[in-house]
Amino acid sequence: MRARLIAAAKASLIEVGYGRTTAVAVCARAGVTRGALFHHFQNFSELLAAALEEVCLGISARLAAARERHGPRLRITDLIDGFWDGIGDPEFKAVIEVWLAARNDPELTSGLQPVIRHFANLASPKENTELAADLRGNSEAIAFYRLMMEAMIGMALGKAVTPGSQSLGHEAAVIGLLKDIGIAKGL
Amino acid sequence: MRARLIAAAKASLIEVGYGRTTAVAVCARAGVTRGALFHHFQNFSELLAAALEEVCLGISARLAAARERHGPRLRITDLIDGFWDGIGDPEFKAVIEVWLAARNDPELTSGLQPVIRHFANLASPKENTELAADLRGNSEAIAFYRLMMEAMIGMALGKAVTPGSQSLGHEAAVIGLLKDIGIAKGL
DNA sequence: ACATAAACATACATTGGTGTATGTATGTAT
DNA sequence: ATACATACATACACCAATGTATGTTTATGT
Repeated sequence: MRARLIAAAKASLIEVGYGRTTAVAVCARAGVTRGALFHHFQNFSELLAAALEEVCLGISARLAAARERHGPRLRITDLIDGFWDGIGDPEFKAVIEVWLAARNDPELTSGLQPVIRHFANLASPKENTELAADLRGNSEAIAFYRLMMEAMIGMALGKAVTPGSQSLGHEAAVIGLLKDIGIAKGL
Repeated sequence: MRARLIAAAKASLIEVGYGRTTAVAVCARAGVTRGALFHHFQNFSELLAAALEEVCLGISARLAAARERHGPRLRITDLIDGFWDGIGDPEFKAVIEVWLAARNDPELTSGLQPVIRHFANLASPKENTELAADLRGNSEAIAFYRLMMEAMIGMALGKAVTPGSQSLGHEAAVIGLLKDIGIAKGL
């Protein structure tokens, strides 16, 4: 049942956004009452944090799968595609929304802290040894990686705020340019 | 009085975020009652839209001022600095938050539509003739512009979700890399 | 001075949200 | 079979939000 609530909260976040994801709505979606919700979670924020953790795990898994597809023969273009596979996923919108909301909600923030830390570490060349190995301690590679990530996050946000749009008009151009730059720099 | 309410709403959005910007809070900040608010605005969303318009006008003005500083001698590094001056402004966080919130709030969306359209046009090489002139119809320049904007928006979001941080650790590296790339491509 | 409109304040209504208290059903161990 | 724990449902409490109705003050025109 706990898993059912988490799944319902996740689906709600992704489908109707943070603002419309309420205890009432999640319970309706899961087909249980709030009594059950509050039996399993101390408060609603705790459920939200668990749901977001699911979202982040899913995205992390996509990132890991992309790197596994190529193993030690990983090329920069594969790395770019892999990261865009994760960040460009519509589910990333939930990450953006909840993280922003947590900025002014101490209860939500405290529940999210481990999730945020884990995900941030995964994205940080300082903390993620696999990623650090990919970048080989090369400051130019690290700067490029940062540029790539920021551009992808920017595009994810653009998708999140654009009604009905499954993709932005310039996605391919930006991804293509990132690949050109990566190749030109011998990364 | 109307202006006072708009200024209070804008300040609230920037300071405590969208989630804590309520009619009660804005009125307290403006030193008036809700009777006055609802006299001047049909509903609260209308006030929020007006406040966000103010924010967007401020950012647009910063972008315009940057281009005026250099006139026809505008170089790519100046363009990058100018854009980062606008997008990197902490006020841009309010833009992100409200746009995201509007995705699932029809009332807010309808009030924001003209603001969004105007701002999006300003950022689009298709709609902004000055920007189009800067880019000279060069598809590589346009792709680079898009990459730059997305990276800046990504960093603005990063700043928005990072507590206490006035800047990200890798801002200078990303901006520096963008400049290098722009120069290397003869843009 | 009076009448009217605009601008504001106050009090109230309604709604929708989170969470609590209590009850009931189900599962498990003895 | 009984006792207890767990998992769920129901009813209720409380609060904070937006918005409405009404009253009062201020500004403006004649």
